[in-house]
Amino acid sequence: MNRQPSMGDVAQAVGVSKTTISRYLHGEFGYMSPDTKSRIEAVIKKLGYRPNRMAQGLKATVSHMIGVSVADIGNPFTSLLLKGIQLECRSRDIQLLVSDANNQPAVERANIESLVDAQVDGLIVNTTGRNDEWLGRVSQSTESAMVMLDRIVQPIICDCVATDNHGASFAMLDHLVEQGFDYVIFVSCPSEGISTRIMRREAVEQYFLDRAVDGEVLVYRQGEADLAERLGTIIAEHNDRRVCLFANNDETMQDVLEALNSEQRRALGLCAFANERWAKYSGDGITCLDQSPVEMGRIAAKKLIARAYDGFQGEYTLEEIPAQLRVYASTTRH
Amino acid sequence: MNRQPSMGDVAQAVGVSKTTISRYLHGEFGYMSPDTKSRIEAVIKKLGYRPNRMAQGLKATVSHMIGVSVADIGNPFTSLLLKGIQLECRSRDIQLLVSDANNQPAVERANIESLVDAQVDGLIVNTTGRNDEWLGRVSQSTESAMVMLDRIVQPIICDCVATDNHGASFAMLDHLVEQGFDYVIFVSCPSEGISTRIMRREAVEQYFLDRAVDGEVLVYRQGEADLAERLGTIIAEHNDRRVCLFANNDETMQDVLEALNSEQRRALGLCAFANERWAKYSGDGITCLDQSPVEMGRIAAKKLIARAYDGFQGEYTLEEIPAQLRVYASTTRH
DNA sequence: CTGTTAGCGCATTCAC
DNA sequence: GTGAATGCGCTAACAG
Repeated sequence: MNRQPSMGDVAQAVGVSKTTISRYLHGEFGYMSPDTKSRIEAVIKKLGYRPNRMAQGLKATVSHMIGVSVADIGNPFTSLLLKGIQLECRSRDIQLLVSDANNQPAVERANIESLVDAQVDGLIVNTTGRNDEWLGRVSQSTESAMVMLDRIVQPIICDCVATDNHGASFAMLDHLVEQGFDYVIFVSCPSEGISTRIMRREAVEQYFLDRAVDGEVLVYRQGEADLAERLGTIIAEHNDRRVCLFANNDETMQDVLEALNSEQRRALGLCAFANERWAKYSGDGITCLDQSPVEMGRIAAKKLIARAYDGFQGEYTLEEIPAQLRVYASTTRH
Repeated sequence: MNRQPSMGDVAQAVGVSKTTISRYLHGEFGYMSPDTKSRIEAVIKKLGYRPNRMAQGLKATVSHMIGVSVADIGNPFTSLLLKGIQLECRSRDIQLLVSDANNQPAVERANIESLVDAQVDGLIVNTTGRNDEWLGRVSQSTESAMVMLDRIVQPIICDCVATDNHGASFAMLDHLVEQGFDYVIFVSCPSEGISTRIMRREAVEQYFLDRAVDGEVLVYRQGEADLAERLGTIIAEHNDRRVCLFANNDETMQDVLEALNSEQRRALGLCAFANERWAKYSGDGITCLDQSPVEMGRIAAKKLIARAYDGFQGEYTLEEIPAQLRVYASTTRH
């Protein structure tokens, strides 16, 4: 059993005590003989010694790890959130312990407990939904700070970072009105406690009430094949109007495209909360609300780091990041 | 400072020794009095005690964490690799320490060192490229096992999982020939030591030599705006032929679409290594080679777990996963 | 059925 | 300038 060299091994090889090695590692060579210093240096290189972070953490009660729990790591949007988190954490030499809940609340709970067990210094949570009270308890009981990302719970129980879903939805609807659409069908999967879906839907419904745009909300389940039929019915009912479909996200937009025949695709307006990089080339270009997941991830990480490592103690805040309206042919060619 | 309860706290509260608690936690109540057992159970619940994994790891020299280093976590393909890894690891209660190299070899090296310092039990590496010898040294020196994922180094220095790039490229070219294309332009960014790019390019060039299909390889740099011009020139030179563009990946396909005007898009054949979910809806549907990133991630994780936790010692293998040819209008409507 | 002891690798007093 | 001693939270002999 040829284990990694430990601090004791180095100490023995140099002929000093572990304390001296420890001091060397922490740059405290103010009072160290240059000779010892260089000898230590040589031995460390020779043995390829590297301090054991678990042992360090056990003493220091900081692990230099933060836990990230995401609802679905396979989602491209989520991966960009991670990108942002990672960018911020690398500069602080913080490791990421990442868990995927696979969209299951029970898995999310198990994952977060497991992250806490691993002694993470803080938690970034992109929740599956349907765990609000449980998350509330966690954020209270745990020493470590917590930040909710993209999907939040209200009232606020910790720092939150999300898209300005209300503002973005209104911006899109304003655009559709301007383009002369007079019937908007907002298409979404069931909310299932997911804040983004809830807030977008609420915004759209409020817009329908407040202003002179008619429309409705169409809720469907993924995998059930009735979307085409239901869309067809609604479209037929409004064939005297200029109809636009507004999808809650990229995935739903794809489901909508799948459900429409090519004639319908061309005849109707189409738009969505979606990644521009994708929407731009889809069909002849689909108008979209492009969010800033990388930036959101960065901000979330910054907030967490401030509390977990820099002793920040201020009030919890909700930061709403604007989305960018990107207009393409799908809402302008009619 | 109101820290989490430790095993000692529990032991004290129950009035037994830490050993007994430890035994309880490991399910060794074969010889434990039912009374003690139930008292321990109660106290643990009351105190909300959870074992500290760092301390466990320090003793056991297993951390129940594996390190994952990816070239670019923001890439949707990469996120699906992670999905697969995660699926496999959750069932074994293994945590993932994820690092993003942001496509920089130097960052990759730093990340992997950091992962090793954190005492991961194994390493899954999706390399940035240009780190081959360094990775070779790591996989030798480190106790922990290593698996290369999607991007590999040859000759094999550890278990590897990758797409069957050669077979997939040939399948696509066969399809193009069948469709009557007689000039194929393979478009790719510079290889930069990345095995997927190298192997796909080699396969295409070999196909050009072996069979009766003419074509060329076009290497461009992202961000440089000359792609449109260079493509234009080549296309003009071959306007008497049926030309198809074959992009190395999704990103390159997008760059190609950006570089072409709508007339060119319609006139030329288009295809790529790309996610079907995306390609299908792009333009009128782009023919693609759909890989199986989730499955690849699973296999990589399985291989790693076998070595890191189950004592498997067999020879290193390279597992090549087939890609699926998905045909859409972009190669059939001409 | 249960406790004592020792030690994992490191950081931190306090001595010298 | 340096070292010995102690303990972080837990596991694993070895005793009873």
